[in-house]
Amino acid sequence: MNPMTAARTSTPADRPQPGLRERKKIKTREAIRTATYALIKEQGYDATTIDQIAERAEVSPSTVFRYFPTKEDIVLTDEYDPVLLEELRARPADEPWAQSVRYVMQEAVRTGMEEDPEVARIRTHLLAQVPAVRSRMMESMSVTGRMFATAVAERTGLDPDSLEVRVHTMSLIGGLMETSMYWAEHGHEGDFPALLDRALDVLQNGLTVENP
Amino acid sequence: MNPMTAARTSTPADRPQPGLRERKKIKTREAIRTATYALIKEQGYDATTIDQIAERAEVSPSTVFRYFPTKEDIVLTDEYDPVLLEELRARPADEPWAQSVRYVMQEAVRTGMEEDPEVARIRTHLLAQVPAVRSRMMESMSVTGRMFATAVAERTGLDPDSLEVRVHTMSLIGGLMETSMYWAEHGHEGDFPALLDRALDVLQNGLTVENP
DNA sequence: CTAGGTTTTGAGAGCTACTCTCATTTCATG
DNA sequence: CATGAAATGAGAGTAGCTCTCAAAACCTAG
Repeated sequence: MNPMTAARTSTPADRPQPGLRERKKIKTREAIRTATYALIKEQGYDATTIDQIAERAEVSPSTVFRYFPTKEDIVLTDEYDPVLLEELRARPADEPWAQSVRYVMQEAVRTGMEEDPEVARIRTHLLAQVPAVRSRMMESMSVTGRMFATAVAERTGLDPDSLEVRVHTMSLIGGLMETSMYWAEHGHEGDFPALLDRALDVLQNGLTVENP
Repeated sequence: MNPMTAARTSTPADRPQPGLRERKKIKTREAIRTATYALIKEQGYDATTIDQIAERAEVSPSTVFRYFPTKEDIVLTDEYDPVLLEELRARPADEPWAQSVRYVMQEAVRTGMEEDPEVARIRTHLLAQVPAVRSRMMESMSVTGRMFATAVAERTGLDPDSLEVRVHTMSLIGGLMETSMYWAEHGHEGDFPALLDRALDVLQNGLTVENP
């Protein structure tokens, strides 16, 4: 998935080294990302230009665009979706769907934050502050959404392209985004996983009007 | 709101004429929009530049940006939110929230399509095809979402800024967007209001796995 | 109906994200 | 080490968008 907190700096699980060329590419990729995060921390997102990023990462501006299609992508790129999907599939088939989602999301968010809490914070912060980043995230999340749709379909036998499944997954995504923004807007106080739990409750049961 | 089908070409209900100056501004605004729709129809969205729009609308490029902050906004600008909010508030206080939403959305979509089905189609088409437009729409929809949050809060006594309310409204928005895209992707076949109904069912009751 | 102040407009310079092309460098392989 | 393939850099070009400033269009008194 793309849970906004999940850090994607390290490569999940790579075979040894497939040659100098490949290793260099990975290094460059990371150099660009690192440079970007540093500059953003110093000057903010908008004030940071591609040229600056290129300079600090010691590559040419062209190269930056060769590695990332847009500036926003440098901050949000995602190599985790397949992992998530696998985990979703690995859940027991008789577990209620909602619970599987809850488990997997929690897991993703948690490991993401453990790996690099700093990045998780910068990222959610950008999500809340920079519209362009938010938009891009939304796009990438909807790709994730389609993936969820596949999983939901497998489990329930519904058509992944049906309106129902699509609306369901998309509303899930929307709720997730909002949860991240909420967290960021409140200065990253409190436990993100706990917020996620509350959000998933709302998504499952609707707003509880009649309360305590 | 911003229901993607709602046409916003005509002014909802304007007091007479407040002077030549104001009337000209309205004309210019419409000229720009008309020019834009025409050009998009001829050449597609990306191929249409601001300069072309300016030329056809017989204004300078600067003026185009004075009227619309971004190119996407020319296609999606929205003057309906306040109306929607009013209608929401006008619903009987004892009507279940979900039903109020359903009614108001249906109404908005329906009148939008009656006013100008052509624009409704172009708009949903762009929504499905052009990422930038989709993003911008999402942004504007989340403003609408906040408005919904206010209404929900008034009705239920919940805090409009609470995570719960925010997640609820945002998931609604997400579902709506997906419905519009679905409609567009399927060549605008079928009744949009009917799709909306199905979507709202999912949002209220979740996915119905155990079926007929 | 004209003078003076306010808005709106146009012209144009400038910035930046992003694309494309082509020559050069860097790695891989036999 | 030679040959081919891939990655890089340099640079030109496009388009969206911002800003500034002077000219034009409108409004309002007198």
